[in-house]
Amino acid sequence: MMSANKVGERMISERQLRILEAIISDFIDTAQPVGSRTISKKYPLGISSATIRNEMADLEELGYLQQPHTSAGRIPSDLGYRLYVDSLVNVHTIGYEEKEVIQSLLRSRIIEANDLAKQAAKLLAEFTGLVAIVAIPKFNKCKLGNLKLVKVSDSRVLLIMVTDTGIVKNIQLGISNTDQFILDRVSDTMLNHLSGETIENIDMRSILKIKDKLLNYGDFVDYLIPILRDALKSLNGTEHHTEGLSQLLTIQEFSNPEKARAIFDFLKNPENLEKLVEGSPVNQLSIKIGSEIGLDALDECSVITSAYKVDGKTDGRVIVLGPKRMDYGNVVSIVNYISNTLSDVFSGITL
Amino acid sequence: MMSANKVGERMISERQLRILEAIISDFIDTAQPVGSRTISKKYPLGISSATIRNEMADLEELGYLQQPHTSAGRIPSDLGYRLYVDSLVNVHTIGYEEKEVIQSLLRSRIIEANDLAKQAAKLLAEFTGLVAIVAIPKFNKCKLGNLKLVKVSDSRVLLIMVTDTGIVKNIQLGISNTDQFILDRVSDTMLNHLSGETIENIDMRSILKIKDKLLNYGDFVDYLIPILRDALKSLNGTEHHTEGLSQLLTIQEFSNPEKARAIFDFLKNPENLEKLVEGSPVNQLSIKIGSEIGLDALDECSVITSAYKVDGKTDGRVIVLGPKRMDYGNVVSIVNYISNTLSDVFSGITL
DNA sequence: AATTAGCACTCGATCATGATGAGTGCTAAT
DNA sequence: ATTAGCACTCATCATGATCGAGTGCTAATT
Repeated sequence: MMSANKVGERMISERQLRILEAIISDFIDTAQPVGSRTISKKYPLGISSATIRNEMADLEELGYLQQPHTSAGRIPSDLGYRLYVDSLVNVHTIGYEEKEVIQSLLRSRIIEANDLAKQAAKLLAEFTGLVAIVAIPKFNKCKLGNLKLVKVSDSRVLLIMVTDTGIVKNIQLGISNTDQFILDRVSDTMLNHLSGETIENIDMRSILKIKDKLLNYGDFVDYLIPILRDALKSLNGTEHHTEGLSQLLTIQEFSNPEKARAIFDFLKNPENLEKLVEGSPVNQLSIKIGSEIGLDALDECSVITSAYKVDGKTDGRVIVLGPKRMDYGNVVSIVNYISNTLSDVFSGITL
Repeated sequence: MMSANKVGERMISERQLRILEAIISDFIDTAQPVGSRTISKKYPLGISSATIRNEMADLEELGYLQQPHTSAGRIPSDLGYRLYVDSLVNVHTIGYEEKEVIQSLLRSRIIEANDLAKQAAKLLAEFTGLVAIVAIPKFNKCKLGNLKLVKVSDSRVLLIMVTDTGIVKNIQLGISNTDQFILDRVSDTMLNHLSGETIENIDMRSILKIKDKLLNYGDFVDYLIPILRDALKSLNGTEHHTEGLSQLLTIQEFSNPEKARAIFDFLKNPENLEKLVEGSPVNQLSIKIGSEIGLDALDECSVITSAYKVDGKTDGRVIVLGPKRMDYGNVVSIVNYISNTLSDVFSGITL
């Protein structure tokens, strides 16, 4: 809670702030427009409903509140939520039990990058009751740690790449009539020369160098190179894991099937998820409210994002999406904790 | 369309059959209880609404129709749908364009088993407008074609197995302090002895035999064996790909958020999907209607399943779930076509 | 004997009506 | 500056009237 002078934009009194806080808290609980009488009775501000009415009128004029219709109570505007989030919300501390659960599930040994992201998304969805999305670090920006070519069928070869942080990626290549012995020789040589290289930096130049070392298999390498180039290009997409969608249906704001479906369809499209990620800052936690998101489909939502880092560099994203009327303090603490844990796990920090 | 005598259970006239057909067709279109006048006007049966009323009363007595309330039209009962599906539906032939799209998307070279299943589910969902689930063949029952151990980090090794039909599976094993050279030796030896073996048949006996061949690395093999056994056990689950969930929300029957959510949550649980698969016959196409499914959560649904085969043996499943009021003829033709295409693709038949 | 026209009847859906009450804004008293 | 008081607004809800789609039954028709 802060004093009035800290609020920059417009003059707003301490008392108005308290009233705004009470209204938003109440609205988050009840989803009903909040009236002056409710505030004066439920919250010990020591002022009458009439005074509150006057202040509410002012708050509406300043743009922090809205009135659905003449004789209804007030609901927060996006600007009101913004003020609430910036100055009024106090971030919870996440409970010990929750920490335990998160640690044990995200630090399980046999976990793969995709499984890890999925698990993290599940935890987020469970603890927030909202939609959670976890984007994996771009594989592209990791360093190559290991590499194998494995024959799958007469016409297909599997390229397996492992980053130095232990993320695995498979790509199938259409290559016919080869045998595992040659594949082993080629992949060993490639690994010797490319190990430690950032994957997006593996270009034709470095691949061509390898060709010199593999004179015996020159033909095969000629054949492999264009296929490999295409395959590497395909890696610049980010993978997303979404969980908790069905929980939206229980939330008043989205109980209308059309609205729910609009959001479902929006989130199903990876390009849209990319937009969500792009719009969020790399460093700190970000909260966007309604129109601030800048996407029509999410006008009724708030989005909380956080970036997590792998070895201080490559980053993935953690996203929680819900109604504007969400428990920001709680969600922020969970997003923070899971985001930090992911940073640690992906960076190989074993606690 | 069949003659009256072919209908077993109870005496039902040819005319009653036609009326039933008309009622169900109309109900499938409109989702509204169908009245006698509607039938006599829309369908050229050459009989008056009064006669139809009498027949409808009989059909209700026989259990094929239901009346939501006294002065409403009739809707089909599960038994009515059953009769409709068994004797009245004529299966469409799938169009040339659709075939082209399906073939081109499912026969793309660079596709992996999971991607293939996902793609198939997407196609099903798109062409039916309903929920589609594709279960991958149990990896367990395929034959081993290739095998590699790849070092991922200091504490983890990736076990890659490829079936003779080209399905790939990764498992991460927690194994510390080893190097790629040893892993290569061990995996080569394992492959030599296990190639062609059905994966679920790889038991301790066959693994122990390998140990004899790897005396130099005895300690490592001792360490590996229990880990490997656990890993192989984890393979007997089936993986499912679900698509088209959000489309449910546009269907009248599921526009109630609670009903929709119940189905969403049901389908999210892999065990429940397993139940759906288990309950369906191995050979032909199966249609289950409402209570026939035997699962409370799906009382308002119909489920169409088909098994597809890999090399005539191992099988996956194709499932479409929608309201009882679905276009059976259309859905059946699509399920059949995609199921057959999957059989071919997984069996390596290249057309 | 089967079909159908006709009619009374049922009952959900729709709509206008009025009462209720939560909530407001304004004014005047404190 | 605060607040009590009051007229006013408007969503919500219950009521009742009306409408019409649909039925079942009976009697007339083929």
